Amino acid sequence: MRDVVKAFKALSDKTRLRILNLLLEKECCVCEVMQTLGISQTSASRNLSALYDAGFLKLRKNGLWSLYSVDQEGMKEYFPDLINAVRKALEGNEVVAMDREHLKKAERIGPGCARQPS
Amino acid sequence: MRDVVKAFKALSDKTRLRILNLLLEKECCVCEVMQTLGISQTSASRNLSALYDAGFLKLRKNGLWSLYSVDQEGMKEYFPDLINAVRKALEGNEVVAMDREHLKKAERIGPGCARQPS
DNA sequence: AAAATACAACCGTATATGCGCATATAAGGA
DNA sequence: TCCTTATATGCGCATATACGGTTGTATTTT
Repeated sequence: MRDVVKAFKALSDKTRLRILNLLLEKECCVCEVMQTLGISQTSASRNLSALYDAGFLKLRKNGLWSLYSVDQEGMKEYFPDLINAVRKALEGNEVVAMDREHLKKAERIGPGCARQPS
Repeated sequence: MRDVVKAFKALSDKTRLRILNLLLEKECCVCEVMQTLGISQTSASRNLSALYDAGFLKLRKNGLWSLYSVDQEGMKEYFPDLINAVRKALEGNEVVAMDREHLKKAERIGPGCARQPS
């Protein structure tokens, strides 16, 4: 029951829904998420962790990068319904549509993406 | 987007999941919910309101009673997926199984159910 | 009209959550 | 080893949420 509550809590936040929307497109590192959504590194990391802890994501380390993606295989039985609900719920939403566009443009992101041009 | 977050928030609480579990069985008044779950009237009323505001429930007034039930018709497109997720997630859970039993036994609940035998 | 009843709204308090800042960790390269 | 980079985490603050107790409101009963 605690797990169920945790799963719903993970999805009851605008930022995390936007992150999930990105990860449904493709695997992302933390700096891609932070840049695409225009949020702080702290926020990106923590909200990714929340989704991870709830069981929605899997983590793959590659050198310095932490690559998060939707864990389609390891999910609990009821998770696909939740994911479907999220997909339908976000369908037609302007913000997440923009996010997906930004993610495309930012495809070439690599090291240093967190730096502001000074 | 606010609505979506609100919907998930409504489901990210143990008491509200238990209430939804009851209402998936049958229409209930507030006093049935409070007695079956062993919670205060305040809590029953508030949590029912939360589920109602999120769009999961419909309300029918009958005399003194406020009868809440799952709003199968008026739901948004993604709600059935959420409901399915809740059903699957709660499947086999001991607490909600007990709740359903308590609800059966309490079927004859009528006026005065809120009073403690003094 | 008065009392009882079912429910909702308000209030104060305890806890939970989100965020930024600063710092820690971990991996790679000079 | 020291430095840089990508990510994670501890801390403090502001806000959100849950809860119980009380009060308010509407409806039924007497």
